Amino acid sequence: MEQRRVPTISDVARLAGVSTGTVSRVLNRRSGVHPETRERVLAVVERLGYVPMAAARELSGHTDKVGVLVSPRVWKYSPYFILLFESLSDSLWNENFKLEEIPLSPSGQPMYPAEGYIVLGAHDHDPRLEQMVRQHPSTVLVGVQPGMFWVAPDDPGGAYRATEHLIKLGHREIAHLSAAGQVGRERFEGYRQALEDYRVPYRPELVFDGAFSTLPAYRVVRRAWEQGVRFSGLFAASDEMALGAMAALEDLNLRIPQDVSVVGFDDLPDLGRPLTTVRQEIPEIAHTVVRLLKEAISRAPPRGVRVPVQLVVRDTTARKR
Amino acid sequence: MEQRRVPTISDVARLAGVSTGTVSRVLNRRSGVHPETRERVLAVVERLGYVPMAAARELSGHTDKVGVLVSPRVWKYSPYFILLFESLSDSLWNENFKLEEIPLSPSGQPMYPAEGYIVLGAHDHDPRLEQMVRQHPSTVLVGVQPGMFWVAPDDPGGAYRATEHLIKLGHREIAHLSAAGQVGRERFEGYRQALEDYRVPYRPELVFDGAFSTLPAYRVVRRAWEQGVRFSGLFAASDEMALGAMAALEDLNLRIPQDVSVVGFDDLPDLGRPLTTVRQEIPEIAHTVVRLLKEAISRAPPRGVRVPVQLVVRDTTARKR
DNA sequence: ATAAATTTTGTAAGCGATTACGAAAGTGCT
DNA sequence: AGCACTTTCGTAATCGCTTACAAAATTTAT
Repeated sequence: MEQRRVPTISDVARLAGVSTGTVSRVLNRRSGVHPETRERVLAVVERLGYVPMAAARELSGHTDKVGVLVSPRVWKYSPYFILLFESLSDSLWNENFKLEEIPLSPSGQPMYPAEGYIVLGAHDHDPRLEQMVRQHPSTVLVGVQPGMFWVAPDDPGGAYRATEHLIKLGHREIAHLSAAGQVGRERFEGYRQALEDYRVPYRPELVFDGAFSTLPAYRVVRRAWEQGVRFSGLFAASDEMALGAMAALEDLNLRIPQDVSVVGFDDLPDLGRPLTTVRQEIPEIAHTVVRLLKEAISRAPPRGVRVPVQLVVRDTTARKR
Repeated sequence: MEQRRVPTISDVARLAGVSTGTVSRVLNRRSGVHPETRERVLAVVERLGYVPMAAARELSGHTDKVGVLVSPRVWKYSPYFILLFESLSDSLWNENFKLEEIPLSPSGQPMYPAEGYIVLGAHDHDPRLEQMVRQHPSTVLVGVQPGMFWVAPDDPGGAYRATEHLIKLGHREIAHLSAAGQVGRERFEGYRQALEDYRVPYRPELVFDGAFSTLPAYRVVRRAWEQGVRFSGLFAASDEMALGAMAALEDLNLRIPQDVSVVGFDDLPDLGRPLTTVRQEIPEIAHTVVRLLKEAISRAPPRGVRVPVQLVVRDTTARKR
């Protein structure tokens, strides 16, 4: 079981009839290479399946690494997180970067250095963040954070459109499963705004805390209904909460969407049911993060970007009867 | 904000008045270094806070990397997985290895090379596993897998002791929350065996499928109880299912442990309630994995190790009334 | 056609570690 | 004291890649 030797830059150079310097220049997209030789080199690279060895590049002063810092541990449990992580990994790979999760030292510093950093889950004010960003300017946050590079989905807009969709279907009693934290707040705001714009009275007793997870959502919805709280539409601030709510409604012998229409948020895959929801383009978010990261690395002034979301109507919403 | 220069091996050598070769030998625990100079070198290393640069080591033929391969994605959502991952990371760090998750190519091969591999979540028969292990002999599995290096908690034993505990408290109707898969089966077997040894009749209608997660556990327990199924003790094959079950019992106005005693499995932290459970020593599992990994790297014959677990009695179990 | 300017390419010196090889120093024996 | 070992250590080649610099090839100007 011989480990087939991995091709090196010299192999490419020899095969293409050029020097290693030239190959390197081609690979690093530097100018001053004749287009024709560039083609020739790229052809050989392709044929050999040559991939530059990361360690060697790093040794000569080029880090490939982009570090992900994950703030509250609990975030890691969520499918959304995992999807985003993988999407980031892909996008970075295309830019010749490698993504790696970097643990934080007790002082809140990344344990080892990287070319740039991406911070996930640091919504709301984390005191260590400021310091972090001062010391590592090439940092991009996922979540709104003025004064820094940040990327966030259009949470208020998405929530607005979800609620609007229910209103336009004739619903007036629209419950909302919310949760603590910045994301929860922003989605709540969108819900609230839509009600206001369409002159649907806002009723605080229709807003429940589902803690962004299935079981709490199930319990709070079921208990409310059992206590006589009624609604014909429900907008959950996450697909997982929508799942919990739907299970509760089902156990109460209510049909979806005939008795209650349900809208989620995120559009997670493999939910086991065609849920009307607000779709986050995770790959686009990832792509945007990478774009900003490159800006950050080149020391451009910080800016934030909202990534649009879109309503996907599927089988869990219907006109009110 | 000047990036302070990181000390290199030459710095250490110069300060200690020896050559780089000697420093390297000291660091790699090779023989043939005078104990006195060893001390001197180590002192300088300590003083400078010198850490060998991974890229340079790798370039000269030494990978630091140990790859984690995660089989079914869904595993990643679980707190248990995350705890184990972090624990592995720590243990490896102490042995000068770095842990990295390695994606699998479509053919089931790790995307980049590492010194050794740890496979998580590949219980039951995955056809790609065999090939993987044939090609990469320095692989350790978490989960029982004869013919390879593997490490697994003593699932049957733990389940046995959990059930035994309930029996000794006088319970005779002991429900069990189980789940599909090898781990679920082994824990079920322990439950079954304890019943048999203590001459408690086994009643299939007391065994529920909780899919290793809270909401399904909640629903199945609640529904069973509502349909008249009765039990005074419940052994859940995971803490998360125990949590779901407890929520259900609570919503049914049953008190724990007065009306029903509940035992979990895993002993996850931050459960919000002092649960009687079977404790898995995750750090010990991690440590064992690393030990076997080193054996595997040195081409020792494969073997498997069961890591003992222990029953932790807390507030959710009581003598039957 | 020749010189000058410009574009393209090759050469070789690092980057920070490991390690084979051989030199130096220390030991024990006659 | 001289010789043969053994232990300890320094030297320098090596890993794969980048890049400053110089050399060669090509184009432009005169």
